[in-house]
Amino acid sequence: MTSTAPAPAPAPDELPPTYVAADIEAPLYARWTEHGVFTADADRAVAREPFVIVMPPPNVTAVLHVGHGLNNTVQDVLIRWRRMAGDEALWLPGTDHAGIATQNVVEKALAAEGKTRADLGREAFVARVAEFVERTGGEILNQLTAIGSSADWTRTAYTFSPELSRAVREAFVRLHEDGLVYKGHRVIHWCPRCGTSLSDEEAEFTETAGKLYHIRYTLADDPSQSITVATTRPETMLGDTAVAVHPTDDRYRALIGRDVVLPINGVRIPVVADEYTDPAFGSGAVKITPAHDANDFEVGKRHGLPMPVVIDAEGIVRETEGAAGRVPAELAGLDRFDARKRIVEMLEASGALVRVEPHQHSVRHCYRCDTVVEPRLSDQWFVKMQPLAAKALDALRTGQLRILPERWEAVYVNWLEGIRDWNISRQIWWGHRIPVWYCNACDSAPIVSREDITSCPSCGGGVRQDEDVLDTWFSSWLWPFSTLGWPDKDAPDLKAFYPGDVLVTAPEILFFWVSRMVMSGCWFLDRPPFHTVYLHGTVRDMQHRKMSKSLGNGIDPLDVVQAYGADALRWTMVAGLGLGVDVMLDPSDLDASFAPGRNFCTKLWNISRFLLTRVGTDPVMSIDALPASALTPADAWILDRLDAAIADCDAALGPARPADGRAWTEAEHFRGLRLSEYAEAARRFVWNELADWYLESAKPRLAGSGVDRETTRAVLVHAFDGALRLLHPIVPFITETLWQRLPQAQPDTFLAQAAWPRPRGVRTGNGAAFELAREAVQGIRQIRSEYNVKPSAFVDAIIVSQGEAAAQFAGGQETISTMTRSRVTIASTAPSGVAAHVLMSGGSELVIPLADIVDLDRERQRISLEIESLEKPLLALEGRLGNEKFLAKAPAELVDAERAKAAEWRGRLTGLQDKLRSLGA
RNA sequence: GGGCGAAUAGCUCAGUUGGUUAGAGCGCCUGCCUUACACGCAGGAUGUCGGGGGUUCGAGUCCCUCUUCGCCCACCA
Repeated sequence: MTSTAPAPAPAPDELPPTYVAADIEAPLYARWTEHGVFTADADRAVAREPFVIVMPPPNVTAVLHVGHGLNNTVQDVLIRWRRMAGDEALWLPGTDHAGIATQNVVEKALAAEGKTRADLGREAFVARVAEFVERTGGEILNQLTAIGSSADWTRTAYTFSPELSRAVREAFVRLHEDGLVYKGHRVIHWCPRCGTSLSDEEAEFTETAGKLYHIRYTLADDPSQSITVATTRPETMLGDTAVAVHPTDDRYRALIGRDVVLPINGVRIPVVADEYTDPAFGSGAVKITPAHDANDFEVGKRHGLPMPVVIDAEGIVRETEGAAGRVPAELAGLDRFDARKRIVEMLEASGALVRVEPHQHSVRHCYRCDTVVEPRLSDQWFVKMQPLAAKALDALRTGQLRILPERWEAVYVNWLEGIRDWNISRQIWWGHRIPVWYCNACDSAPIVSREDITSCPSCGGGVRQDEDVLDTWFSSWLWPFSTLGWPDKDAPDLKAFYPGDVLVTAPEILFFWVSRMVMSGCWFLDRPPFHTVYLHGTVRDMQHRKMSKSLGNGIDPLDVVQAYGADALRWTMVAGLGLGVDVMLDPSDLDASFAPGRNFCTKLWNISRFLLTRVGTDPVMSIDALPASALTPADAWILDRLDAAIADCDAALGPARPADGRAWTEAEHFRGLRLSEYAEAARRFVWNELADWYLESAKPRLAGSGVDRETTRAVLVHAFDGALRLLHPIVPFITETLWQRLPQAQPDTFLAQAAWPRPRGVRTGNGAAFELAREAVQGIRQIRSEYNVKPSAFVDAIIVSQGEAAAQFAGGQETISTMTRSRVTIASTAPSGVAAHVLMSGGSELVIPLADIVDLDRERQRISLEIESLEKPLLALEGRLGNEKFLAKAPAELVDAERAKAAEWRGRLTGLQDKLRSLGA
């Protein structure tokens, strides 16, 4: 199409030439929140499907790091996607009071003032922590807004708020009523630095190069005989109350029942037979310290052994409970590791130390302060987990719950099947006080109560509350419903938004938190709190090390936001995010990691600038109102591509929930949440299809006038609008900004609330014809480039084609010309003379006479190379087609397709060979 | 000790149930400041899909085995 009409005056360019993220992001976020764009409505969730994500609550003491960035970007992508898709989307944010972690932070601050928590006393200390949290606790949530997190801040929750504390107490009391909470006397993990017991999960293994000490214990009644035990912790020998050997071990059978004397403290202890002993390990005899080793405790119980405690709560060796006469004066008061050294010296001096060998083993450390955990006998409250775990396992088995990536399901099952009771007592001050009271006057059982009590219900005497607080995770595991108003069954949020949909987190807290939330949800509300657990990877540096403060290899997301924009940060997170795959970032080269995202945003910005100048802001026709006859192949093509992009994005992201609303089917189970595929599909559409091809081909049409110009405007705006919608969940700031500049934009109408695009599903016009034009363009460009034709020079290009294809090329003639700076003609036979040749699909040929430029040798070489690269696969293909077994066994459609392909290739090869001969090879 | 995962272009990774001449981004090479964009455009090079064996008409994809790396679990005295 040509036009002699003057180009309309371009609309004023309203966008600055350069995209500066910092200029638009913060003000835009403020507008979103002012208009309540992120606020969910329980009433609306009746007519619309609710879609709920609860944010893994960061510790109140945390500052935003790149791991939070990843975690929250993923959640935000999903929640924005569903919000646009028409769901009543609730992303519920909040923080965790983080008992031990927060107490540690405040204790450190106190230490700087030369004080301890004991100096303040319990009440003042708790007040001090509360004040600290009040002052700094919201910081991380504020930081989340900088990366665009569209959480519902009107519902921000806190695990230690009065509301959530009520839920905690209800859960404790109810589990007690159900017989699942009990007080146990046993060896637990103890952190001497934090001064509290820990759960199994909180005592993390660290591989350690230790030593195995072999120590000789002589028989009490015959000093010439002895038995050698092996231990990695010689200091615990002060608390030994037996030596155990295997009942079938002939070496020691005669010693069973006799006494040996402990070196150093001279205490007599028996040799007992117990199957716990592994005859193959060490000497086959094991010292038994029931108060300082969980296994020894079991042995001690079986044999009715005393259980003296020789290491106190601070990790100091001392005669504690039942240990009179066991700790010599010169050892008393020593730190456990100093005591170890000293004891080894003493053993060596007395000749009791047989030998020391290096020993690789795992030692448990406190997950909060990394201190070596001391097993210690004490009274603690426990939750009996097996009945809870059974329900959680059931949720997975019935498909009410799925975990992505799939492999974690096995880990989840394995952990739940071997679950052990959960120690929920913590001997710290910052946390939910255990709702148990003891009577000072009578012997009544501990009183477990929803309400605080001041007197004993049985005798009216005074009461005292249990000193301990609950494990932080005992409040976190209620998060998916305590935040919605539970235990009030009629709370509107609980009714509207439970159960939720997706939980997004890192695998590290699968046991700490995720499994326990499933258990609590199943137990208290009979439904798992979400149907999908999405476990994303870890952010690492280029050496694949976790980013951490101590390694100094971290990246501050706020630095990235400032330098590249929140959208760039998000783009990098999402585009690089294969399912469950770690994200590698280079802290020493932020550009390498984040420039691609910024560049992508700039690309969108510039497309928009093009639109503003060439399309303007005048209203465009609805895409459905355009007469089919007005659509050119390019229009049809880009509309088809948009449909395909939408379908690709949907397929990568969804399904959002099980089709039947309750349980995943086999076919659905591991589908969806492929964020990187979604990002790539959307990127490819807007950049490689819309900008590179449609927009370029549209330039001459936009310079024209009339129906064709209007059609082009409508299609271009529609396609870009679709692209912005598809991209919004990933790069919300730039897309929202640009979307509001599109023709027909309404004030205070937000892309964040606009509809997710749907495929039109109809094919109008001949998109395939544009594919032919693209092929011709690529062919001409290739020749131009290979022959170093000056960009400014025009070339002639003859498309040799017949029939239908010739007509299609004719339709694209002008497009091909303008996109390649060439004069395109269509001919039915190839012209003679020196020329470069490109064979196109369907037997058409591109001939570019370049009398002055074409170098015959070079052209021969080019064609030879192409022949070469075609011959091998063609031979393989024809071999396959000549194989009877292939023909017999392969699906018929495949065989047909392969035949057609072989014919096409063979034709092309023949053509190339002819061409080569005609060039005199 | 048990279990799981990964190994594909120089780097980071895609590659769905086995079936296009194995792809993307970054990087690299060549040519371009073509009035939306040099944070860009056009063209180009690059792979024994970790080694070996097997199943199959057909294997990057399934099975076995070896090597290297990573993760999880465990009552490693």
